[in-house]
Amino acid sequence: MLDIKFIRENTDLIKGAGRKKRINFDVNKLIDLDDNRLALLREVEDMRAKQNTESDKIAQLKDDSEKEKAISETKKLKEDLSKKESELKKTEEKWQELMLQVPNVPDPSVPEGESDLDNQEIRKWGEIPQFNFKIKNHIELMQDLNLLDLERGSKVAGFRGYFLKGDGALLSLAVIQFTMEQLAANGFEPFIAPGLVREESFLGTGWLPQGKEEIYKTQDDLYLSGTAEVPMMGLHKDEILKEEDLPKTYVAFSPCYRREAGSYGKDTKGIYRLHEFMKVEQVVLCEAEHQESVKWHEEIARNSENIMQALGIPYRVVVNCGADLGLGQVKKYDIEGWVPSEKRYRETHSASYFHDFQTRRLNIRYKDKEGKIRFVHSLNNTAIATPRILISLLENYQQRDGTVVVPEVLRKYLNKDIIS
RNA sequence: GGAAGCGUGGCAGAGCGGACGAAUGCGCCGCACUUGAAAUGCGGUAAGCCAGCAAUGGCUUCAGAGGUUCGAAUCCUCUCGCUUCCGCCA
Repeated sequence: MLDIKFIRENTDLIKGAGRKKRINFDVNKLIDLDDNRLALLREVEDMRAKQNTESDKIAQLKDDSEKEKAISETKKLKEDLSKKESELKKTEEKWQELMLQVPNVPDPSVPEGESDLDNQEIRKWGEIPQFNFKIKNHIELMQDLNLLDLERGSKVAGFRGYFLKGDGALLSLAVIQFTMEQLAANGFEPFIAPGLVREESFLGTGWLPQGKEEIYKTQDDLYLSGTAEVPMMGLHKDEILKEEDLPKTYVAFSPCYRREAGSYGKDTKGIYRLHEFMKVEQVVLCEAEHQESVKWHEEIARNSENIMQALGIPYRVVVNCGADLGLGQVKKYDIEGWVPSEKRYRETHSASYFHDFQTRRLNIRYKDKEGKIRFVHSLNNTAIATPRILISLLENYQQRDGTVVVPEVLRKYLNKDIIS
C-alpha cells in the first residue's frame, strides 16, 4: 500500500511502475474515485458536526417538551446522515480494493524485462566443479545413498510429496542449524515462527489478495504460510516502535507451504519445487530512509552469500527485472546456486526490500528523533531453504564412487566427513 | 470439548448513557531548584483523516464489525484475542 497523497502527487511514477512491473493498473480511475471519496467525506463530516452540536444542545435542555421537540427534529438529521454515510462507505470499500492493487515504485536501478529470463547477473562466486566422471543428478544421488524416498513420499503426501531420511534428514537439519547459528552470530535474533497464520499478515505482506491461488487455506480460515516473512512481519503489527529499537533484525525458521498453482508442468521431478519445505528467513525492520533500506538489502544479501560460501556452493547473484518483481517490491536480488546436472544456476535465495509498502498495510510504525511517527521500512531474504539447497550441495560435492563429501562446516552436525 | 471472566492512551489502571479522547500513577519531554546527577516542584505529552500558507477548526477512534439511542468507552448481537478452571493431549 502506498500513501494516497503520494499517489496523487506522483501519478506518472505509479504509471511507470505498472509498466515496468508489467502490472495493469489504472491510476486515473483511482484518483477519480478518491476525488469522489473526499467530497463525500467532507459532506459527511459537516453533517456529523451538526448532529453533534444538536445532541449537545439536547443534553442542556431542562424542559421536557422542548427536549422532545429537539429530539424529533434531530431525528431527521440522523436519517440524512446515515444515507450519506452508507454512500461514503461503499465508495471507501471500492477505494480500498483499488488501493491494494497499486504497485510500489521499483528502484531506477531495476532493469527492464519481460520475465525472469531478463534478470541480470551482477556477480558470481565459486569455481564451477569439473567432474572427470559421469555425474549423477540429485535424485539419483539421494536415492542411491538412501537420503530420499519420493515414491513413498507421493504415496503418503501426494504430488510433490517426499521423505528425507538417514543422512538426508540429518543434513537438512544441519543446514538449518548452521544457518541459524551463523545469523545469530551476526546479531540477528533467532525465531521459530508459526506456519499456520491468520489472514491479516498475508494481506499485510502483500501475499494476499494477489497470491490467493498460491496459498493453502484451512477450514478454520487460517492459512499456511509459504515463508516466515509472513508471521515475522505480523509480529509487530499495529505497534509503534522506538527509534532506538531499530533496526530489528530477525532470523526465523518455519515450515513453508506453497500450492505451486500455475506451475503444474514445472520441476515435477526431485526436490526443487515442493508443496512443503523448511526455510530460514531473514527479516529486517529499519528506519524509514531509502539509504537504510539499501544498506540492509546489501547486508542481508551478503549474509546469505556468506552462508553459500561457507557451504562451498558456487553461486551467482542476479538483480531481478521489473516483470519479476512483486507488487510491493522495490528491488530484488536472487541468489542462484550452481546445479551441475543442469549446468546452470537455479534460485536458492530471494532478497527484497519494500520501503513502507508492507508496514503501511500492517501499521508498523516508529517514533523518530523529532517525535514524528513514521512507517518503518521492511526487508527480507532467504537465509537457507531446504531441501532445495541440498540439490546444489549434494551435486557439487559428489565423488566418482557415488559418495558425497560433507562440507567442512556441517561435519560437526553429522559426525562424519562423507555420506556413503 | 465444557464453564467463567476480561480486552480503555507508550505501560499500568479508573470510568459503566450526555460535563469523557477519557481520572490517577508510571514513563517520556520542557522548565525551575542543583557544581552535576538524583529527589522534588511546575507545565506538557494518543493516533488517523479533512479544510487551511499558518494559527486553528472539524471528523473518527476506548479489540473489531454491526445494532439500539437525539446522544455509546458505558446497553444489545456477532467476530477476534487474552486469562482462569475442568476435560483431553505432546
